[in-house]
Amino acid sequence: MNKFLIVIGGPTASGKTGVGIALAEKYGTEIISADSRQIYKETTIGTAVPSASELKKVRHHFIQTHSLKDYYNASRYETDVLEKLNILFQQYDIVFMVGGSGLYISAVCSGIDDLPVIDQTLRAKLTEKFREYGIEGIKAQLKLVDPDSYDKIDLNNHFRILKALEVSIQTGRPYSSFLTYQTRKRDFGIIRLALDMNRTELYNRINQRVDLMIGAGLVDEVKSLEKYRDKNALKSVGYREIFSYLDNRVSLDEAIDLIKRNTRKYARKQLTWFRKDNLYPWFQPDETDRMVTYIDAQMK
RNA sequence: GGUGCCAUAGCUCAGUUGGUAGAGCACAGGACUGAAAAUCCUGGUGUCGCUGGUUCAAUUCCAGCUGGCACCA
Repeated sequence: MNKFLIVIGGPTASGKTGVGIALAEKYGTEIISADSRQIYKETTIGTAVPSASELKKVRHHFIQTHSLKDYYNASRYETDVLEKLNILFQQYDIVFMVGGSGLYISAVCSGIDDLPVIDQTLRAKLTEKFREYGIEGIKAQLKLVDPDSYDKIDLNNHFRILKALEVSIQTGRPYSSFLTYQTRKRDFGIIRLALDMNRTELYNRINQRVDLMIGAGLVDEVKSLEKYRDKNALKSVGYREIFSYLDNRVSLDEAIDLIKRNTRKYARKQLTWFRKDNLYPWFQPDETDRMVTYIDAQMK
């Protein structure tokens, strides 16, 4: 194997962007962003996309390439990235993938089973049923259409139940029958590493970054997106809290504190994701020399 | 200066008719194959202000002290 995808993961605000650019410059290659929110065109400030000067240093892919008006998910990301890698590997032996969206990274590295595209009106109907009858109502229906999923799925989690229901109902086949859990073989090597730092420092960086976002005009950005507020892309940290402020549900200061708090929670959740996967060795963001040593050793 | 009230987890507070205490948030850990910055689960981290007294036993009752708040001077 002579082609390598080098994955740089880690929590938000841990310095992935800077490290990715430094390493991509060193190896003379390009970066695939693995960020489920920076992929959207319409959002900039709240998603902390790399700056124009950063983007000029190294070519990035999947940054602000899709509209939040269009439905997107991890499976489409897998397909799109593999296609892009095919092209990039004609020119480069090494390509970097940098980002904090664990499921998206996993879809590219290990694959994700194929599922039919779901009719959005069916999803809306099932969501309505959940609102009306609560979790018990959709649980009962799942038990009928897909008992295997009923036994396996976290039955407190309505998203999981709704997913299984919509697939089962639309196809007439149980959701569980689509899942093989087989790791897909890739024709390139994968080298993973993750960034972390002292927790207090990480939280300070998060707090500072939120203040910078507010200073950069996050409130105006959110205001301008009012008409899309029901889209998935805007159910993100930073957007939902500002909408709540614009609705007069909280003060601006409260909204800012909430964004900081929810970003901290998000960072912890990301750490959990990368930790469970023992394939990620951990690095401080300033240890680029050690990362290079590790990458070179892995490629041999 | 006097009187009254308050002092319990990082914060806001509840509670124990005397048997060393529990909620929310914060914080920490985890799950997660198509909404994933989503969604869901788990965990109480404590010199109950200090010093004495009463009691088999005090965070709880009593006294004093310290700090805070309110009112009266």
